[in-house]
Amino acid sequence: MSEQKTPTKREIQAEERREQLLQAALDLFSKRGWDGTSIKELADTVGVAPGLIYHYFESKEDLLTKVIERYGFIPELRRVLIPSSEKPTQEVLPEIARAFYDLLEEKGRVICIFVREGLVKEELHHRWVAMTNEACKLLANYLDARVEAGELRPHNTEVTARMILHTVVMLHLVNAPPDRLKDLVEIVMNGIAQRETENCR
Amino acid sequence: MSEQKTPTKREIQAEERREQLLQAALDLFSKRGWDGTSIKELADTVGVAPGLIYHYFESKEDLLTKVIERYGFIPELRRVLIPSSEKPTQEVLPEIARAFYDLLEEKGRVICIFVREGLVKEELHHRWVAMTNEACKLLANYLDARVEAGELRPHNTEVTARMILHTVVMLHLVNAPPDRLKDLVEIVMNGIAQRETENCR
Amino acid sequence: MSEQKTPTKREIQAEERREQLLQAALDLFSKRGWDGTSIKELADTVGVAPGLIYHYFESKEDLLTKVIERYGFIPELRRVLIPSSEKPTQEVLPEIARAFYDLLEEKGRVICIFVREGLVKEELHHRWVAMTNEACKLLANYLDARVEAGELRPHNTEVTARMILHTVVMLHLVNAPPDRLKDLVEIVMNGIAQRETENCR
Amino acid sequence: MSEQKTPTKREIQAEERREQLLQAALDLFSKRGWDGTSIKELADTVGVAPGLIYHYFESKEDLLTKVIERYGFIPELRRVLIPSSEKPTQEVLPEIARAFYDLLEEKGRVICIFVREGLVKEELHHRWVAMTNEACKLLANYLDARVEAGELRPHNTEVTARMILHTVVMLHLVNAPPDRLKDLVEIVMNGIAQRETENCR
DNA sequence: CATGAATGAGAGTTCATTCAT
DNA sequence: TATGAATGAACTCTCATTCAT
Repeated sequence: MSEQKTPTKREIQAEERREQLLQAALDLFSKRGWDGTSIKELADTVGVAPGLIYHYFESKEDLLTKVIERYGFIPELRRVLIPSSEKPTQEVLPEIARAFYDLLEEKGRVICIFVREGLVKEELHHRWVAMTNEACKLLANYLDARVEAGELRPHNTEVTARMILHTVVMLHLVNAPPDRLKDLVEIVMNGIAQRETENCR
Repeated sequence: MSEQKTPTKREIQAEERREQLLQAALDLFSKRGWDGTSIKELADTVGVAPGLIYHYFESKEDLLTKVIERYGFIPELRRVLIPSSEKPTQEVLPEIARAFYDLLEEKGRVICIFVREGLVKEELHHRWVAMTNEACKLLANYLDARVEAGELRPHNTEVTARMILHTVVMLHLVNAPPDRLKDLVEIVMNGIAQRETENCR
Repeated sequence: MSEQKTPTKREIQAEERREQLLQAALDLFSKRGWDGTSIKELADTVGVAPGLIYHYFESKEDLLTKVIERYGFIPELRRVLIPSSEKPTQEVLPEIARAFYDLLEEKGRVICIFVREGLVKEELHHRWVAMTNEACKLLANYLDARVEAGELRPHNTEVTARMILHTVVMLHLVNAPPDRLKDLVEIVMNGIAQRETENCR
Repeated sequence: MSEQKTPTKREIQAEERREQLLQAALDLFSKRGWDGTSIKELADTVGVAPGLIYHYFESKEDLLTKVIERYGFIPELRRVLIPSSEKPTQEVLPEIARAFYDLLEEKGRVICIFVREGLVKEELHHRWVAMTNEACKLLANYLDARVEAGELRPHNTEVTARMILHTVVMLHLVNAPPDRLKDLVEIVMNGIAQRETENCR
């Protein structure tokens, strides 16, 4: 029943075409927006007849959903944001910042689409918020572990998580070079206040 | 020529109508997006004929520009982000965070439009980046002054500025309640690392 | 408030255009059917742009409804089928048959549309059945009056009404010449059985 | 050549498939109309690929023709409408009315299609008219025989035939229950006029 | 015999925009 | 200033039909 049927050559080709369409849609949607992209434009890009798109997707709306699902990155997000709880923050945070930055780089186009359409479509907005929340929660969990381990002082770790992740996102959106990341981590770790540590000397 | 003529009644009415149209456009554009809003919809909302809109604005594109200009908030941004350089950070930063958060609250609709269309229209994107850069620069300037005053330790103030502002933006986009703001400031000030200060005792 | 505003010239022209569109739609729908008629075809017939049709009607479906309403003929039906109850059948029935036949002639096109689309659209089917029922009822009422007056023998007048009206309809659908109508009336009146009346002489 | 080859298993299967397609087409065409039914819909209903339909039928148009031919009912019509000329009208007419009514019941779907498409396609219209004419002629022939036999008085038998058949058709279209049929026959036989027969007593 | 990917024409509909009134 | 009839291009989507597999 549930045995993995070897797909026929035709099925493979069909799958390739679907992939091709999703890829082109990802490209165009991120460049011109979803409303700004016409089915004909997409068809021309791929080099097929407009009608064919409706063989693979129910509607333009459906295509948007499928693009977001196909190029979503929740698994990657989890991989990046679940570090070993034992590793010290000094080592982990720069890695996370960088890995997250790179993930944004790679997933920039879906994110564009996600943000843009999320501003207008209720359901996508919900998904977007849910995703950011999960991301923050994951990082906060790690930070909590480090607090427990005595490396970090007790504090509102969720805000810290947001601070790190959101800043990385914004740095990325603004095309800031990734070398700022280590400053970011350093500031988060040590704060910006002049320490009265000197005084004790 | 440029003398301030007392506007005639007709001119006043015209100005009111323009205002009315801009207001409705702001509303609709932020709710449904620019492409998602039709001229007829706008006309119906205001209760005028579609043709009339073209007496006040050159095109739908022009209308978008005018909305962004009319409801832009660079002056408010400056007011909020240029505190007295002498006031201590402890006092100023919470105020800034809160004022900035409230500004976003008030200007939420233009920002939606700005972000959404900025993702697709080159020119708006530039304006958006320029604005965020200026905002960060302003805050960084204040921080620099406090470093000079010895209140803050020397560090990459621009990153700090981004961290604060971006996080506030994101907290707002995610509808997080404003009570997180004071945690934010506290963390930025003191960092999250466990201090070895104790040791000097 | 409810005073009859003299319509402006523009309003008159608009009304003429609407009429023109309905007329053309009646023509085309009856000739090619509703699905068989394209909006472009209709527009070309009238000599306007396709888009204009949607200025006057909500959709192609709406246009169908409006055509049927505009060219419906329930009032005429009533006029034709409510004869003076005092007049004798011999005089009235031929008149009715003829007037009804002529009405069909004049309203042939709506009827075509009505029948055709009624076979496929629930709601139109209901309206059609209701109309035929009313027509039969009206004629049956008259016949009842004549039974009461002693001119006709007691019988199922509703069946007689149906017999007359339906036969006229069918004769018309089949393009039978109207001279058959008097035979029809004669048969209904006297039946076809050989009378044994002669015998009593 | 024309010898009756025992059909191979494949041929039998093919025939079954053709039958299956015709059956489904009959169903769908009568429910949604010919234009309202898509090849894909038909294919889905039967559970085959759209392309297969073109192995069995030349085109959608051809399919319509084949449906009408396959489910036509001229033979049944003849069987029903050619009673023994010797049998008396009193016995035969009720039988005919009922048998004809039942035939309509059974053949309702083809008739729907026939009527609907006949209103729009010249050729089908001709066939429809021809069929009704033949039916009327057949019944008229029987009536003529009964006139000759002295059971019926001389009259325009063709009109009587139309009257009976058309009324039955219409009763059927309007979903009137079949108990009206005997009233119909009775009226046709005896007329509705008050007889002066009494007088001769 | 059977599939379903692919086509391309054309469907209904929307919409920014113009312009006579 | 204001109207809304009119345009025409572009849009999404459907569908009969073909054909390589």
